[in-house]
Amino acid sequence: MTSIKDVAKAAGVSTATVSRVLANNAPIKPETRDRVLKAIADLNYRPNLIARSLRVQKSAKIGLVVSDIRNPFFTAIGRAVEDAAYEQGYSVLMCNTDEDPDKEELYLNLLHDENVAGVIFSPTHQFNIDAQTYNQKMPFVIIDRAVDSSDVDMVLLDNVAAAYELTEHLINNGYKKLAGLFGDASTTGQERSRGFHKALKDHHLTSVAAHFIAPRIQQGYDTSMALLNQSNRPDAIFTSNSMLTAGAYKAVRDSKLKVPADVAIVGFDETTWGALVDPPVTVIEQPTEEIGRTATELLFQRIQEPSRSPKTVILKGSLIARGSSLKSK
Amino acid sequence: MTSIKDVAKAAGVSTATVSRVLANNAPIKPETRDRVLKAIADLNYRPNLIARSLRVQKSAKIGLVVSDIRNPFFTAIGRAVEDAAYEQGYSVLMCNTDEDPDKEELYLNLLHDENVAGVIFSPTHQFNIDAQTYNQKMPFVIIDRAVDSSDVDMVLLDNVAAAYELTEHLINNGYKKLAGLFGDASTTGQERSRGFHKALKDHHLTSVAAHFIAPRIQQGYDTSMALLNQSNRPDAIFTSNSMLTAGAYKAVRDSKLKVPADVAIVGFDETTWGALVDPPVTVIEQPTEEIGRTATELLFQRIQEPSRSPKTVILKGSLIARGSSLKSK
DNA sequence: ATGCATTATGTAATCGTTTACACTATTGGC
DNA sequence: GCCAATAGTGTAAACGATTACATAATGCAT
Repeated sequence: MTSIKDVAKAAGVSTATVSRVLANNAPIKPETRDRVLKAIADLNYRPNLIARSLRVQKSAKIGLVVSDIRNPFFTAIGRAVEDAAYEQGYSVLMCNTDEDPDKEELYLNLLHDENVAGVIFSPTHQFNIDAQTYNQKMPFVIIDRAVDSSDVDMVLLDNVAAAYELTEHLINNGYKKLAGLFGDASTTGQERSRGFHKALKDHHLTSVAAHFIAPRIQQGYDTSMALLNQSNRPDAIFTSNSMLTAGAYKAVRDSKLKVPADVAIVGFDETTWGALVDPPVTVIEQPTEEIGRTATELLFQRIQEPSRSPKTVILKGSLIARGSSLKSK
Repeated sequence: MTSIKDVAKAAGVSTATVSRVLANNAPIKPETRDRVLKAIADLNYRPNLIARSLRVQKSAKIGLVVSDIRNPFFTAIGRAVEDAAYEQGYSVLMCNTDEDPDKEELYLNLLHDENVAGVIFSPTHQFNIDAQTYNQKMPFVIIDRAVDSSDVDMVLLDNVAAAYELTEHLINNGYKKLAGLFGDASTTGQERSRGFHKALKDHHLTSVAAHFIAPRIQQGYDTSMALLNQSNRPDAIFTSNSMLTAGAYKAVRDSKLKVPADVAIVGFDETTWGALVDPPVTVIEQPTEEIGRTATELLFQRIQEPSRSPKTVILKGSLIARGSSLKSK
């Protein structure tokens, strides 16, 4: 492995000089610079990032910690973060927590040990943020799920408003017996539940049912099945994430009921399949690109100015009304 | 930041001794070990991985380089690799190439510079493997896409056989005018095309059309649309990946044609939506869990024994026959 | 010419580990 | 009881960069 020493020798200079032309932060005689550059090219030298990181105690990497990489929402975020980071010359380490606090802690520690410049993550429900101590260790920004602290940068969706809009859309389309399925793994489920109930209340309705369950297709299916078989069958199912939407959709199909005539289905997040099924499903689309990009920018800001006062950015979802909730059709 | 020196001081031993109890690879007097362990706990010390990595010239990380993290196939692989690596105490760096050779090279270099123990990746079409020199730099195993070299570990699907089976399934169900849509970004498309044509030939048929296109939903849609509007309309569309499947499905829907009565659709990879649409789509499911796991194991084997002769593992896909290809229904 | 700022470069310490080597103390075989 | 092996520990040299400090050479104003 060729090191800075080899380059220095080949160019007839000291390692300090080589380092300086690399960093480009000190005056160098053009003639010397050329010799060094030539040596670098000749030897096909690339600086050892590990050594650099050890010395300067940081690196051009950021961490991204999410609960499930298979959730299209998070992969979309991942892409956005990666693209934004790439533009700044940073690379991204993606980690899966599986909603497991142990894994979460492990990866956070790992990232810290890797000297990442910062981390973007969506915490599990149990995550106990001690922003004070945490921010000292490394800068970070929270996405998707709120934490109970104002001392940290966050990028969130206005979940209450989005859920309100989605619920009102159902009501405006003539649905009256709404059931809600909410993820129990994060604060988003709770907030969306709030918006759901608020809209009902404002329209003088009450929900037929509201369940907090694990955000998995199977759970969505099972719960929906139970709902559809009960005496007071809902005429619309509101789901708080795409896993539950898929489960609910499947349940309605298997019950030989018609969407949207017998029961409407609405949910969150635009997916490949949402527009493909018949009828396509009405959703609140989250601005994933913007969320990822904003989070990355916020992180870079904090890296540069660690004491900057924390910001919370709240973005709006947009309703995509489709066949699954249009009774008249 | 507390270092090994602090621990050594606190325990009244040398740094070498601390390092030895950490590595657990040398005889230590139990009493000393306890003192060190206590000091570690008291100081809440965690070894600096960067420094370790610099010293031993490797790390407990592996790289995973894929073309698009949003493709469900790759995310599934990602999860499998991560789980397998996690069991061995390794963590995974995921990288996106976007089918861009420049990005590919950049990330491969980055991973190399990060002292990863090895990398698992699916190369772009243009990737020029010089296995000799490459393997020297770091161990790696190829997945999904074959490269033209026998000097490297690979985990592949038997694409020809899978495509053959899928095609024959169409033929057996009475379809005669088959069109094929193949991804142009990798060798898989070509191999699946071979299986497709071989099956046709064996049954004395010829394809209505066969196109190599970019593996994106939009491309699949556009090409399918053209196909469906031509005079000699196919009665079945064979797609070589899930992006194309989605595009084709949408095109048929928008053409007001019926699946599978007017035209059948088959493809590769099990997705959330494949079973959800009506009719659900017939696919070859790839054993993603096994692919990821096998690749990881192969990689660990090579890390341990770099000179071991390369292995190619070929796995079988399994046909999931569903409504999209059952004419009689 | 003199002094001072600035340019251009080298020397060596440093980041936090691991590990080759050296050394002493203990053990077991005879 | 002696010797060789082994247990148990410390010293110091790496790993490959960055950078504070020192030094030499140059430019410029006086």
